[in-house]
Amino acid sequence: MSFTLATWNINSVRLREPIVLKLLQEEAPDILCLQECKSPVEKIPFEGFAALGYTHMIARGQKGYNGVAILSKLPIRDVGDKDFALLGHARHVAGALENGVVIHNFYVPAGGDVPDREVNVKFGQKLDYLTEMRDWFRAERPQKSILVGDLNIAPREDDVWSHKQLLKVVSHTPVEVEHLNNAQEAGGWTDVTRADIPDGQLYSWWSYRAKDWDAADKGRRLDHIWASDDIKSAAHSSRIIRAARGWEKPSDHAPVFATFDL
DNA sequence: ATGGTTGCGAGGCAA
Repeated sequence: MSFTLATWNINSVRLREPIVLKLLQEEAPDILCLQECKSPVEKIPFEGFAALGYTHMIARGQKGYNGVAILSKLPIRDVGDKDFALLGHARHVAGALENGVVIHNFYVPAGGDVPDREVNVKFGQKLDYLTEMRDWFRAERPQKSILVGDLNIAPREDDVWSHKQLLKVVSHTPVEVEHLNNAQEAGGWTDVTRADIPDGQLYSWWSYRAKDWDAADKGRRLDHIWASDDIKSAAHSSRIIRAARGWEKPSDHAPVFATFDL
């Protein structure tokens, strides 16, 4: 069987229902993982998605902040969530397809502005969150698993518009990259996007604050698709739908896609 | 070094 998977930080699923529907109609992924839904689960506009064939939804929500959801054309079973670093936030949910493949949808904490846990509690929480992910993967050793989401870190030099200028900017500091790499290695995860597209600058997020995001192109690759070692060779056709960043009332993130033949 | 924009929800906080 083959299925296409997408991940998108939507920055309010209710405000952006129209562009979610546009993506579902134009690109028709089998599964769409959303982050930053900013909505209680019962207020997610599920009916609109269901009308396009996405009749399965697994979600965790809270009022105003965070929130993750998995929309699927394929039957998918809720297999729970983890509250890493005990933040009490809706930042993770997992679902299992009928073929046994588990999909983890993550929204890693952004970490605030100052990359120093002594003066910025949020930065410490981000590092702790990543450390607890590492410990969990070390204990569980994920198999037949896919991890997607807004990990809020651009790990490679070519994942940001200027490595040098972002070394002290939260999302690209060496300590964050080390924590992310440790989590990735502990789970034996392969970065599917970079396995498919190994060369060149690659971004999935552009700030709202830039005057002309497209021309300035000061992006970062914060959104990721990983596969466990046993299914890494099944992944192909990775792509980022950059055009979605320019749609009406856009999210500041663009959706990331991959296809799996399993 | 600062400010730049957006969403939620009604003043800041978070991103």
